Amino acid sequence: MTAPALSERIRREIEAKILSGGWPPGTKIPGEVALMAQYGCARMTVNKALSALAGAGLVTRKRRAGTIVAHPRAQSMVLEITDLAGEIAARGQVYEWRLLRHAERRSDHPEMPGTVLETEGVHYADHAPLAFEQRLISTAQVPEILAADLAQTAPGTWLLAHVPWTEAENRITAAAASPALAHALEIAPGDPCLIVTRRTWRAAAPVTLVTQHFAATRHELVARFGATNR
Amino acid sequence: MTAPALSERIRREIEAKILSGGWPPGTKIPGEVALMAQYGCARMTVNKALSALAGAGLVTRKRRAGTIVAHPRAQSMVLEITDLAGEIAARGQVYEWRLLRHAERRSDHPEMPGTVLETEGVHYADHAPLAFEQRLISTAQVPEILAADLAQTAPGTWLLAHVPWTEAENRITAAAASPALAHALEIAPGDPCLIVTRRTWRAAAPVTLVTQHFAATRHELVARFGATNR
DNA sequence: GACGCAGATATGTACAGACAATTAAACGCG
DNA sequence: CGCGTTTAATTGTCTGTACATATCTGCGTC
Repeated sequence: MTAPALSERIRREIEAKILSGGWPPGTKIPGEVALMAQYGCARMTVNKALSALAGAGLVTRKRRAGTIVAHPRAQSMVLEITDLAGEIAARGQVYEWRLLRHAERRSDHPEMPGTVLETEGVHYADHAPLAFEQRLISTAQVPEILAADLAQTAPGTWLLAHVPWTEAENRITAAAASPALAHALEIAPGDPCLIVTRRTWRAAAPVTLVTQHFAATRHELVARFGATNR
Repeated sequence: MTAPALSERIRREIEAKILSGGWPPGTKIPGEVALMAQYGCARMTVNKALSALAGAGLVTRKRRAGTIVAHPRAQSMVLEITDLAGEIAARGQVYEWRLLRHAERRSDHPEMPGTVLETEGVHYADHAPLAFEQRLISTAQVPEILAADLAQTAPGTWLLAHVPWTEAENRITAAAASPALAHALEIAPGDPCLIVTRRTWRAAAPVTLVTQHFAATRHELVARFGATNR
């Protein structure tokens, strides 16, 4: 148990005041010099604490105007979409991936120009089908994917391990299972499915576009948001 | 156009190197003293830039070992769940809220002990039903809610404006519409619905528990993730 | 009263130095 | 060669100081 840094302590104490409602939105909180005197430290130390709070969106800072507690606008929550293989393993279930189809072809999709590798497969948790996945991968951006054994490793897992960093956009919706999808997921046609579509870029160039269909009875997405998200 | 701060410029340049793949995961990036010499500035300035990157999760820093580019593990995306009223208004649609039922009672829900205000209603976008909402609000945490006119203002909107800050957990799943739900949303029974359940706390005390049912054909959730999330 | 300018005030950013904490790597010893 | 110890590299944090920058406040002028 090492003592937490002073700036961290200050940050926490102010955060607690805000979260508990002691300083409601709109409150002007003490200036840096005042806090500096209160804690008996240098201004940089206080500044670090306040900057962190501003970064987390709990306060707004303006020169001369001071630091005021921000009004919450939206519940912005952090949704961690881990790779399915990792997520299932983390829950202590047996993960399997079955590749149904893969082919390199020219893309007709406006969001994924050029040649792409197209894959289709099913993710299994404890031997029960969890998600049916359709994916396009830009071979221009990730030529190495052609050498990967995608029957062994799911393309999402491979990409996570080999493509350095990404930007992504996710769309979540629901639909009734088509006969083909119902067959793949071993559910009845018309059963509700959760559909997650994710487009991923790397430095503004599209890398992959994936649509995952989950049997709603077997899966749900969970996200947690804490104001202390740093 | 004021010149960006030097520490910000350094942060950006390193970030660009990482995002472009120039410094793949696992790369050890130059130490603080080296960067300090390169940019001709103080160590504090470099430290600020690197700390920001560490906070964003792009790099991992360890004493003696140095700063290394992190391996992406999960796609952690920021999902902004704005209040429905705001979201619909932002899309340029007409928003309406119709309160169907509200009653104060003792809660039997294990997650929301004590007396609660229970509300049910429907959110409309351009006069078409968008979401059916069931909600429990702790009257111990938010006694003022009893005086609010919830036929006029949706409870979510009221809470966003009056409760300072929150932690929340969201669950997203899908289900087929029950006859009652189908009637409220003006869809056919059995049609797929997107279900969002959100529990909200304020300083560890539960504030509200809400379940929103969306007609999947009329709504989808969109979330965007940039590696530069600060 | 309306307008504009000057000054006060608060934050933004940076510098230079210092010491602490951690831990990888080199070293020494059996 | 294996293992414990020392060394040194690297980041973590803080202290003061300094100047820049934005903007609120109040005063003076017309």
